[in-house]
Amino acid sequence: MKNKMITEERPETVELCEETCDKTVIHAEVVTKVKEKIPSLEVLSEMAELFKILGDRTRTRILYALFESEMCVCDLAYLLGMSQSSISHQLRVLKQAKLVKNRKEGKVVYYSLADSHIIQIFDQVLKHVNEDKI
Amino acid sequence: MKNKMITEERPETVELCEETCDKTVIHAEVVTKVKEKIPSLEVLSEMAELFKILGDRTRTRILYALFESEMCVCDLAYLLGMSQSSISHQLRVLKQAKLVKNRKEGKVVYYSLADSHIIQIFDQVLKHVNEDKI
DNA sequence: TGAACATATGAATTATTGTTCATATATAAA
DNA sequence: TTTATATATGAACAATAATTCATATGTTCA
Repeated sequence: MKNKMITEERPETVELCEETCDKTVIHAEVVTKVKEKIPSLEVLSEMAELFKILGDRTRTRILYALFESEMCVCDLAYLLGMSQSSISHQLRVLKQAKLVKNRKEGKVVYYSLADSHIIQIFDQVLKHVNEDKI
Repeated sequence: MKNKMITEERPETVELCEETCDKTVIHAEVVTKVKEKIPSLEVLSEMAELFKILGDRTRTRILYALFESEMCVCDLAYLLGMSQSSISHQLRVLKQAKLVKNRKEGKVVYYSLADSHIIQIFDQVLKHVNEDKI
């Protein structure tokens, strides 16, 4: 990204607004170019929504566990040292986000990953986290 | 609230706990195996922490914008249609997470991605989001 | 049928977080 | 110097969200 800021362009503050915007814009060209390139607000919102789902320790642990094996609620609660209720609540969130699916066998409900593709994201992030350590 | 261990009455229910655990475990082997394979709680917490940073629409938008070009606070505020204050606050969060860096030129502070590698994670998630649409 | 149990869920509680508002700081220009 | 501007930041507020508690649902088995 060889984006050199040309200082000669800086002094003139440019107003870009069409309607009732009162914000100062210093680099109109940059703003215009970036606006064209970035994903839509809707897409970015969905992305953030997915990140938010993954941004909870309990859910992250559940997903990693389910990547290793299908598990029932009870086992998950034991594995993570948490109450059955809290695990159930989080599984509900994960299911609504279509990240896990479940099947019922008698009293027991087994959960598994709905899409193991999510683990690729995890591993990418794991790599990023590990890079920071160096 | 009932946390009884019914080990004697239910042969298939296995007690794994060494100390003060009162949870029922149905599949001890699975739990043991998974426990060995998943990343440590510490690592998983760091991962969740990073996801949490990314799990906000404003921050996601900022990062995508900065991937396209270095930008100053004012331009970002204009681009995203948000107050300078809120952008500054979020840039602070992103900087503390080492996701962006900045440089000062006169009154203007330019922000850019600290590690463009983060975009790989974004694109992976973007793919996931788009898959859901089909 | 009724007791035991795995799971789900609504309500309450507590903690966290994003934005706004007001103001502080720093730099440049007049 | 004074004024204008770009950014940073603390406090307050509103909105979310994670966990616990109590209880409901549905299934198995005696």
